Amino acid sequence: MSEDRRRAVLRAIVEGYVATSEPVGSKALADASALGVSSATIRNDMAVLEEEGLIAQPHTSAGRIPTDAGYRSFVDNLAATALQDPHKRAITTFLSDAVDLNDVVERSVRLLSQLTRQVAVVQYPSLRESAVRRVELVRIGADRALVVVVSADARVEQSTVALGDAVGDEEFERVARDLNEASVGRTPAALLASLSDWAARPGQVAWAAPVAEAVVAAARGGTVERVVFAGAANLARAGADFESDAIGSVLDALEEQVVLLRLLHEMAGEGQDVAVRIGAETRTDALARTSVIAAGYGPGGDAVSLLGTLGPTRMDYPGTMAAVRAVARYLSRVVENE
Amino acid sequence: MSEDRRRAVLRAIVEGYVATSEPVGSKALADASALGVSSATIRNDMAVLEEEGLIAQPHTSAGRIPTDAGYRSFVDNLAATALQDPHKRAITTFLSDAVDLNDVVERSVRLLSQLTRQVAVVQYPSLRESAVRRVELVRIGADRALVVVVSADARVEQSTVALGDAVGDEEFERVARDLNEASVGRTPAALLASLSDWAARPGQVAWAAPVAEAVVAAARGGTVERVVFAGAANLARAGADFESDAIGSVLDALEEQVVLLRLLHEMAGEGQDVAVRIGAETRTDALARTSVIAAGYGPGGDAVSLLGTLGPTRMDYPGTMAAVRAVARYLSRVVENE
DNA sequence: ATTAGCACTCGGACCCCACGAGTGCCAGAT
DNA sequence: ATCTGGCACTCGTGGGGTCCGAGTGCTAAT
Repeated sequence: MSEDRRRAVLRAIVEGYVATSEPVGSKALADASALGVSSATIRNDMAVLEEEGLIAQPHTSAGRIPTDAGYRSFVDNLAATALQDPHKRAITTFLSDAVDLNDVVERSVRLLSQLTRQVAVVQYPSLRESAVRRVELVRIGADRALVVVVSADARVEQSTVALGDAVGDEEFERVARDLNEASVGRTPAALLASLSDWAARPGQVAWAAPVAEAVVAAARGGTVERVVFAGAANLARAGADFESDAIGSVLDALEEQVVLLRLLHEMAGEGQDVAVRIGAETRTDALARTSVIAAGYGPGGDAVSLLGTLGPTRMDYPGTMAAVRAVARYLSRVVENE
Repeated sequence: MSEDRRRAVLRAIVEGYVATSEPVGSKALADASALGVSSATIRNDMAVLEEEGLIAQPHTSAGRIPTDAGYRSFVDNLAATALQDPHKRAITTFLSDAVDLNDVVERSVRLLSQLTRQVAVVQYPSLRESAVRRVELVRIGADRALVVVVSADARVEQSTVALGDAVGDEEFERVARDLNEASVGRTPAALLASLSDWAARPGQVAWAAPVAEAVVAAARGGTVERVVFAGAANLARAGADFESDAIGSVLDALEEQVVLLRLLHEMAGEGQDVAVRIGAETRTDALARTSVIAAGYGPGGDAVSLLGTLGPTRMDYPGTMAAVRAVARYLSRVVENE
């Protein structure tokens, strides 16, 4: 069946191009790979693949390179690759002596960028599903207070809130104790109900409402969904895959965060274990020449938070996917135990 | 006095090169600038400047470009430039509606990178000088606790600590209350003394010592001195000033943080209002082609924390210095009022 | 269905040369 | 003592032309 061989040719082209970053020609393929057919046959297959839009030639007298669709097909027909052993060991040794959640995230993102030699992104584990362990109200001025929410998974979220008017010390202390009682042990969803009740109690102080709001917001995961990066330098090293102002656009998009977060969320909704967006599939101009590989992680395997990598479309998909998958699994375990 | 004119020539060379990124020749200088002398005279001056090591030619038949020493001389002979008016307004409007310290820092770093079109760095205001407002001890497991320190300037620092052994609930609560009392209102310096006393009290629980340590560390500014970046893309856009793997090294150095922090601290010690390190003066290989401009900021003008920018040596020094100075002043004011 | 052979294409490397910006220096002017 | 005009020289850049070879598509033979 020649269909099979054509897939094999595509695979060989992708692998060759990824390895050398040069277009691969029919002769080179016939010599190097174990396809066992002549270059002429490969040329015919290539013609078909080009017809199907999976490969293209940069110019008439050059070899072929995969198109976005070609990478897509390659990725879809991929048997899950196991992570290399040394990498496996790296994950455990590197992450096992992390001391707190910050540290875990920090180490993870660095590790992931080193394993994949690409830009790595890790979103902080979301509080969404974890109960509130404690709420602290600390005054930082006559009419302002700091709300600190500590969650069961040892995260701390803070925000400041205006009380609207000067508030006496005893009153402040009393309400703070009260608030804590009304909040502890509840998930964000339950909080919403219980705190709006609390703020509406007869005799409740006027500034209870904004405070309650701030607590709920903080419990939901803070005002911002934080993400952390590492390995931006790998972009610059990607060499000929970008001209330098394209690197600039990508770095801008990374700093934006919001674009990337939206993308990651979309990808998480797709339900696979590891999601891949290739080139234009990112639906983002600045990322048109990059691919994003993402996976969710969270306690019990619920994909409540996200991590992933970003790099030029010409990347080692199997290896990167394996690394992302492995780090996501490991992080899930860690978050569970914390 | 020809010495004066020579300075003017150097200044014109620096300004011309910064503006065009091309070596400037004697004829262009004679035509464009208001020096009022012929190109031959300028050539003579150039010869002297080259002798002094302030300028160089990339190749025999090209104009001159400033050396690191040339930039240094230029900067040292600089009258302080006022910030452009639109920029001034940008600072106030952009920063005035920040809601909390995080937000202030976040906005500042972005603003600074936009004003200067370079990479901006802002170190989080250090707790060093501000008293502790509250210490919370929250258990997050049978034998682990989370230490949260809230400072008078509304910062929250956290770290986890191992208790060494399972601890009963009442005991835990009692010690937590105790700890809070022993800490509140003290500066980190005073804390060190008072908490080691506290931990050494007769009858004190065994796990008091590690907890006390964690509190002191957190009060000192957390386990890490955090810095935050913006504008990495500006590096990539700097065009011909870097080849792309040099960008990579710089990005690496930025992620390292520790290198940059050391450098900033050194610079802060120099006592000027705005400190400048040019090229090799950074004493850091990765930054050999970049300059760093830094200023301290803090309540009451005490330079307890740092901010600055980093960019190619070929940069607009007066403008960048003005922007750094202005943002540092503004931040000082904000921190003071918080 | 595969292969060998062949004519054809075309980008990249190489060479060569002319151009011109820029220099250093010297002799004369101020 | 300082500046200027002039001049010969350097050398990097850019344009134009040529050649080479990798790679292709097609066709005829297996």
